Amino acid sequence: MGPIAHGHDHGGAECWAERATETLATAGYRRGGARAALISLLDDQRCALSAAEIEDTLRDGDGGRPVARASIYRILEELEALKLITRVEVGQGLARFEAARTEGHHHHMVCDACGQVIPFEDPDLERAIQQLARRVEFTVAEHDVVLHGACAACAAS
Amino acid sequence: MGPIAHGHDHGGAECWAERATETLATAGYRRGGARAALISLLDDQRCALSAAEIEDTLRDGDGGRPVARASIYRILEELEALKLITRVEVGQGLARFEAARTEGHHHHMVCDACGQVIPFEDPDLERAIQQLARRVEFTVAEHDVVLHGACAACAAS
DNA sequence: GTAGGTGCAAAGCTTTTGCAGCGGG
DNA sequence: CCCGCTGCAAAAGCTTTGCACCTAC
Repeated sequence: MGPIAHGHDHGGAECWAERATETLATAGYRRGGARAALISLLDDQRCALSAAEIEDTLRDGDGGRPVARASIYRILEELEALKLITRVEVGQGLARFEAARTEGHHHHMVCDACGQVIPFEDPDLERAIQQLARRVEFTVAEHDVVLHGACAACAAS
Repeated sequence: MGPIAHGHDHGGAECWAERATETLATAGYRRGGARAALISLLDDQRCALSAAEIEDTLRDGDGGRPVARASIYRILEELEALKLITRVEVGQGLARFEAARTEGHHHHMVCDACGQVIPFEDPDLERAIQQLARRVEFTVAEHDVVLHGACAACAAS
């Protein structure tokens, strides 16, 4: 595949993929095709993907480079340990993963009818959680808010 | 922690186990030993239990009556469908369940070091979620907030 | 050349499903 | 009596681990 196959417009902010690659290098990791493909894919996404979706997209997608399931999980594990991605538990034993960008922190609404995952942001909610984190005797590292219910389409039917 | 007597004080509120039993009867379910034992156990708990914990406690605990794993999951599924219990996803493909009491709605802090689950309440957080639910084009039925991090003991070490 | 990355296959884990038997109404 | 609740065991996910080969450095 081409050296810079996927064109990103790096307006002014450094893209996440770059930061991830640097962080990995600093942490002593070498470069590898599978990891590069996975990082590139995650960088293109607007919302969380499941491991299965990642595998399918890498196999069938354009920048397509088949990556073994084991490698996917191993790489996701590394990225999560370095806090480069966030794990989102959406229920039914399914986990989803997404790039941990500095901007655009968000949470998810999961339609229990069709399984669709919709991201949303809410400053008030974030504020409430931060104030809460200060009050409790517990060191909060991450927080996860999942709203279950029905999306517009499923609620109508 | 505040010693909120977990004894069944039917002061003014009906206990959860009673309501659960009634709801099940109304829904056309018959009574059964396994289900009764499970409801009794859940009624005694202050916080969410995993399926494995439920199985172990029912086998070894005092009101002990061994219940097959399959029955546990089936019963939990029924109770969840009737909204008598709430499923809490804490990560690593593990689910926890707890009685859905009308009072004492709360969320959870999960220690990623020792796995401990600590409940907490926060009116501000609830308010933020309710206002959010009004704004979005999504019918919110449930919401789940999970704080990951380190408990006081694990943070110290 | 060496240490680490990757793929394949097999195991591990929680959870679900099928079927025979017990028990409530 | 009949229907549904239970238990046992086997299967079905998703995820992890072992081992051999390949690649970056």
